[in-house]
Amino acid sequence: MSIKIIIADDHQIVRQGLRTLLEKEPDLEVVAEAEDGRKTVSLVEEMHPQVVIMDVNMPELNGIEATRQILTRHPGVKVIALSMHTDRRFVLNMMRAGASGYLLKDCAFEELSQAIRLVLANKTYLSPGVAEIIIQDYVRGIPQQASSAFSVLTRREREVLQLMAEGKSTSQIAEAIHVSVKTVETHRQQIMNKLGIRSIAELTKYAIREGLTSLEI
Amino acid sequence: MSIKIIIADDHQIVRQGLRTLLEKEPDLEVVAEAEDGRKTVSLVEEMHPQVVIMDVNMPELNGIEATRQILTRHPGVKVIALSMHTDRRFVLNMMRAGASGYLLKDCAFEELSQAIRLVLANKTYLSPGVAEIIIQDYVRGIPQQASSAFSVLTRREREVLQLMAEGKSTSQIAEAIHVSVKTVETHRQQIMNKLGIRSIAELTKYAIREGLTSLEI
DNA sequence: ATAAAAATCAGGCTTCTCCTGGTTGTCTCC
DNA sequence: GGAGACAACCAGGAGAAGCCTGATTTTTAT
Repeated sequence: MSIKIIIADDHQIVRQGLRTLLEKEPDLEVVAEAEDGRKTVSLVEEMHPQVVIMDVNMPELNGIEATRQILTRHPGVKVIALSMHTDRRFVLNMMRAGASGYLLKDCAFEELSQAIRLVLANKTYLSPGVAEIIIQDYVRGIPQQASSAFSVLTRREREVLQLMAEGKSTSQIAEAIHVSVKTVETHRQQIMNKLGIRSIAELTKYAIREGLTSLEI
Repeated sequence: MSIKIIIADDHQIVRQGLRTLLEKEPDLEVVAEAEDGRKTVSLVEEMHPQVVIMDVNMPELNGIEATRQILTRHPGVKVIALSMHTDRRFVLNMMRAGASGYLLKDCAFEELSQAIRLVLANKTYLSPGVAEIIIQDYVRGIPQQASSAFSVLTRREREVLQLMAEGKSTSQIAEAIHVSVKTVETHRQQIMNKLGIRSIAELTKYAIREGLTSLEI
């Protein structure tokens, strides 16, 4: 039986390219594609893949949060992060979220293929550049508790923060996560209280620094 | 004879994916790949392709500058921009540099394939989202010159934008620059209209990119 | 089992936003 | 030197969004 894979990336042409590459390997099967984190989570529920290739930066729900949610419910699924950045924050948070591998988009396809085999054998695969970062941090004795959004804010709060930082209005957020406007308002207040921030502009900057959103509009 | 294509993108796996997709079409041939703008320019000299698929954001020499250089020497080459962003500045500058098409990475491969045929017939292809932007700017009468904050916005507007991006409320801004709240509101609307932006979060990101504010809170 | 934390929502008041409109001063261009 | 364009300023008013308080249910942790 072939290995079932879901591809999550916000760019369709990248997904198509990856799919074509993956399907050249006879034992790999791409069973679904997702363009954002939320979609990825629900597709995992539905399709039960063994592996998820996950872009780190996605709209709606980022790859880190999506990974966390997927692994809470399906601890057996192997998530391989595929990212443009070697930003230590992304790497750290992604691995904390339970990813089995972290590859840079600037890698050869052969590396991805190899990574899939490795994670299925319960090993961890890191791109060379990424491994370096982790080792550097380790030898430098950098305190491994980035006391950030990921420790202060709850899951839901991070979700709401991301959507806010993407420019969504309260009602749009309410619609996106299927709760009432009032709930979103409460979350926002809670976030602002916890962070001691009082404006959307500063929240946005915070979210950018924490990697919850990017500078792109 | 097949159509000779060069792929320029700084991520190897994206290049490989594109190549695989393109080579499924019997009349297309990828003769080279480049990981930055400088390499792309020299590869065009060497390989004489008909088409260059060009990522906009690349290290060393960005896609815009590379396009300009290629077309100065080889006006017949068709450059198709492939970008993650719908940022109007990129679109505008890329088209000014002489690109024959502008596609979003979030497009289907079929779109790229179609775009290649079109540009070879001396037509221009724009992704729907991109075309919208240009039309929006046009109907709004936005001055069609490199729309950076320093040419589009007035001095007062930049001032207000900066204060907004620093987290100030409308009334705080009014107080700071000694005008009425109503005036600040008008400025804000004017800014949003000019930039085609509809939320404080996105305004903040814009201001950061333009250097009007920093990421620090 | 029990307490704490997270997630959900509502009422009612305040504030902000959005749209349309207007005035004044300055500049350029012919 | 007058017309037109633009910048900077301001207002009214409807509707949307925000803020504060308080409350219930679900989940998690001990």
